[in-house]
Amino acid sequence: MQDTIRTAALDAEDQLNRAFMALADPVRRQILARLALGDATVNEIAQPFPVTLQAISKHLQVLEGAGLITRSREAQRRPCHLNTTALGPLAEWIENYRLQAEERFTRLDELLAETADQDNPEKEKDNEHQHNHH
Amino acid sequence: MQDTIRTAALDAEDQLNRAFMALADPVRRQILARLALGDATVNEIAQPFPVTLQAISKHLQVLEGAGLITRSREAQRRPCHLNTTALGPLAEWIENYRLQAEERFTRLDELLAETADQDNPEKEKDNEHQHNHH
DNA sequence: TGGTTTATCAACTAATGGGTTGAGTACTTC
DNA sequence: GAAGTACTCAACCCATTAGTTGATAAACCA
Repeated sequence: MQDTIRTAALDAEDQLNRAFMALADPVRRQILARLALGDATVNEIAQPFPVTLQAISKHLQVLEGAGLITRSREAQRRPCHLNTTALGPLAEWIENYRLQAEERFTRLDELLAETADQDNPEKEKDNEHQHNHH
Repeated sequence: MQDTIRTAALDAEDQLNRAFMALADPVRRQILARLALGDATVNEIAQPFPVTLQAISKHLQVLEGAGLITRSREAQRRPCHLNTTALGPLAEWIENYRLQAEERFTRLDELLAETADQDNPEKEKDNEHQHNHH
């Protein structure tokens, strides 16, 4: 039970690791850019790059392992398809931190407003303050 | 001139590389989680981790190189501060792909709706390149 | 001054990542 | 079956990375 939870959590962590790692390589980001225009085979993907087909094949395995692409069969060809849903957790993670920072500001706002209310109740909230805390 | 443009573009690419790479490590993500609660010194950051202070120091250098944190001086201490603005380009990059995928769908929808109105007898030509969607 | 705290630098090791070449698999076509 | 096409697997090379220990710098305290 807790094992499943723990392993699930670890798997989620691992997926984040793999996805961020996969995106850290410019070649792989270019591959995703290509796939954003439509599905493509390994040869089609490899064509513009100055590296061997095998290198691209490895990159595709990394992207697949990160869940960023899926691959099907079509005779000898292995068409690759961009899986944008895998970007969800990444966007979520990033936005979480951006919002967390926002929350810290708003919480500070609330605190300031609250202490201000004690002196000055029924005052309308005007936000848009600059906060400098170091 | 063009050199500056080109190098600027390369620098932006490089910043994406570094930021994604920095986030690919769970220790560094935990460090950011800690800093989201407030600024902290190197010792404070290192305390919960089962690695040496030097290892954490290196991680902080990586995070600083990626622009994800900033560091000031305070006597002997080097308080670290989370820089959430550096997450902007990452979120932008990711959302770009998510929106691009959305656009493809809506554009496809429009195309289908358009061709559905006018009966289009033209058959799909067999060109060697991409024509894959599901 | 000498000693303590805080953090970094330097050198090394072990593991990983991106790249290569060469052989092997799977499917199609002749 | 033989040959061609599309890709993957396996072994290796080289650069980088995460970690270590040990020494050093820099600011404070006594």
